Amino acid sequence: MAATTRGSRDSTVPTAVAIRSAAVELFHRQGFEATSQRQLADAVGLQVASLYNHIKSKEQLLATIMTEVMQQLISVTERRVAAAATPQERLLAFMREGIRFHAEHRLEALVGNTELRSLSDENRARVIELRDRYERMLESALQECVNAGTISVPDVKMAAYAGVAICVHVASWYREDGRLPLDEVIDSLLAAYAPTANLEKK
Amino acid sequence: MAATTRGSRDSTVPTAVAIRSAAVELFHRQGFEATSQRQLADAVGLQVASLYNHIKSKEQLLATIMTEVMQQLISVTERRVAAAATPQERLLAFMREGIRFHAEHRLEALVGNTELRSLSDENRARVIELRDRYERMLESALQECVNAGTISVPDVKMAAYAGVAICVHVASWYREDGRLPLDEVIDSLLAAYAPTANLEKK
Amino acid sequence: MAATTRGSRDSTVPTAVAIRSAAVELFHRQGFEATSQRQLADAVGLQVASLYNHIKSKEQLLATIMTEVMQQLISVTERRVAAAATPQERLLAFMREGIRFHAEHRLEALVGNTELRSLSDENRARVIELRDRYERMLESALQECVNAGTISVPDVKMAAYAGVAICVHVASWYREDGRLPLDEVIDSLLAAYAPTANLEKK
Amino acid sequence: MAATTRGSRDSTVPTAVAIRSAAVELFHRQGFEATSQRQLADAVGLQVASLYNHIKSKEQLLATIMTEVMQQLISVTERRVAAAATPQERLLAFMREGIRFHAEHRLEALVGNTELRSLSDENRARVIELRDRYERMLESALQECVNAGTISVPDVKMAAYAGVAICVHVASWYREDGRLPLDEVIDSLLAAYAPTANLEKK
DNA sequence: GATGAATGAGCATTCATTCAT
DNA sequence: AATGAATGAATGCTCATTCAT
Repeated sequence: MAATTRGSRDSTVPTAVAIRSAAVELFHRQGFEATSQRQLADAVGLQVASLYNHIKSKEQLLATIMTEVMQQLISVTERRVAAAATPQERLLAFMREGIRFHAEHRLEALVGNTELRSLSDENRARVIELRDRYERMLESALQECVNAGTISVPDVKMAAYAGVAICVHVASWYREDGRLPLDEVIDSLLAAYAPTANLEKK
Repeated sequence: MAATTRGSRDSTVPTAVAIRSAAVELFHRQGFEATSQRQLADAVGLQVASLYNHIKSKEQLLATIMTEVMQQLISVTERRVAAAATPQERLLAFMREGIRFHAEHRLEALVGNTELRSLSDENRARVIELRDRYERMLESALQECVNAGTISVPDVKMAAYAGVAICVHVASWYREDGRLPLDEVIDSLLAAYAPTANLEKK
Repeated sequence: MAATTRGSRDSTVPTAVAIRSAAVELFHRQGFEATSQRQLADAVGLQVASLYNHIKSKEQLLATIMTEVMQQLISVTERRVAAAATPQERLLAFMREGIRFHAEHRLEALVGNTELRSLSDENRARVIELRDRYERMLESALQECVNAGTISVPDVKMAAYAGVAICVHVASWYREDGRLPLDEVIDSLLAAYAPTANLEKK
Repeated sequence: MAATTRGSRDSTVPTAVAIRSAAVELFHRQGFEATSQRQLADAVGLQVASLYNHIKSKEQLLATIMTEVMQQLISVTERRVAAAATPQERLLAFMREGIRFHAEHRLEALVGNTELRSLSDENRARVIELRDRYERMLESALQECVNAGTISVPDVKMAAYAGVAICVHVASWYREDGRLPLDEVIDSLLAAYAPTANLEKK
């Protein structure tokens, strides 16, 4: 059984999940440090003390959110990349999914990028390890393309940084109801990233 | 001369400047909300109360830092761009200076990108206006190139976002003693940004 | 049989008894106020809420412990004293049993002496009444001896206080595996208490 | 200069001293754990936050109180004992001063005896060391008398415990306006402590 | 310009207890 | 008898800021 007996809560969604998504929303809008447990409790229709039936601490809640979003990003990207047949397609798959994910999970992604320093050393290390793993996926894809001779870059790592930058940055400005539909956003950004732009020309 | 004698402070640097640079360092490492006036006072060798002889409030201190870094970025970029003769050179000048600035002013730049939400509405509006102005400089340069027919992009705004993303992202990983010297970082990143990459090929 | 099946508990000892003795141990080590129901529940292998199937409240638990230890002390002392034939023997019996009891029930005795102020007025009154009754037993024994001319003291009440002090103090330092066996502890302390010391000389 | 500018405080007594004595009173009446900083602040006419301009923490406040009372007890006792000419007189001096001190500093003494477990390991060790030093003073005095042949006891350490017990216990019942004046209390208790009782007979 | 003391508001977290299951 | 979830009250302590000296 999940949760939600007494109190005035929504009751269609398990309490722990409600807390997590309210936290994402608040941490994004105000920052982790600037968000109080009181605000979180209010947002979810609980007393502050009741929060602690579902989370270990405020910091652990943040760590969970950040870890989960990175794991989701990695796993969905891995799946897309694995489904691609050629190096070029793998590179495209990474970038496409990177842009899409950061557009569709704006809030979690921004929290994940902004609040690293609010984590304990241990939790921060865990998240950084995931970030590195993500970036290395793009590095590999680029390297494969270079090896196959389909692209040429002066420095694979720098090219990877630029690619990740473009994906991650999307979370900071994308709006579902913005000027361009997501597919055009993706195409425009791929066109601005030299490794994919030059690919598509062929 | 401005201030500085009593206390155990450095005394070659005016107190207000010492406070500003300690604040940049602390805000970067811990975030604005997580940094206390006590820590700031300690860092600068003063009692907390004495800070208020030099700053109006903690938030105003942040606002000053953020405004100044954006103004500096804009003014140095404007100068470079103005000094360039052709659209292509203006585009290159913007990107080169953008990468260089974010490498050389890592901490201020990161604070500037991260702490927007800690500002009052008024101060936030001021900084956002500067950010937009910065981004529009790149947009103009790109548009000029497009008009001149030296590059072609599906969407100028998206291309500008990608360019800004690449510049800004540098602040999050660049180290003075890193693997590549700054000039090579610049070249590698320019090569990864389609508008400049394709330019240089010609 | 009383309780005990589920959970990871000992299961040879009824739950209520396990709670009581864990409480004595914790209240002694940390004090009543400093001991949380969570610690108590952990010590006994239950969830906090389950404690309330066995106790009415934390304070009532303390009151029970304190009352019971005083009643035990009084009843065993009364029995010993009643079994003695002469005033001198009654005085000796009180002191001997007082020392022995405080050595053998160190923890309960210390809790009983320390936590009076954590009780409600009502419960506190009950325990104080028992304490007075205990002390009056020694007073009576001393008075009898004085009347019989076997000892002489300037003030019976003061002499009783001194006697009780010696007994009670034992709980704060006695260790089963200490330098002296309990019998020698008793003899040495009797020798230090003038009313009994002078008795034995005769 | 001492303290006391703003706020509604007494102003004849330095704030730090006022806090210390209010704390003694509260810790005695309710126990350390049961006393909140709010209560302490109220008792002294300050806001809670202002307390922290004068103390480092609640626990450090307790440690200071406990250490100071033990140091005072030791130093006054040492002075009296040192002023005495013979072993017997030194023994009497110790007991007399012990009883007097525990009568005249009831509250501090009780706090000192009751709240040891609320101290950190470090602070507790410091206080225990002082307690041991105090007890060894009585042990020495007794041993001297034994050596001089003026008293005989089966065990010096036990005799010392009994003596300390009588002194310390005074703090738990003495009232300035009680039945006996302090001098008679002292004489009666000396008469109940065999080593001193037998001395005086000679 | 520097500081000790004060303040009101707020912090994350824990408390003992209740109650439906 | 046992428990997960909830709650209102309280905890010690820190916060940014002010102000008289």
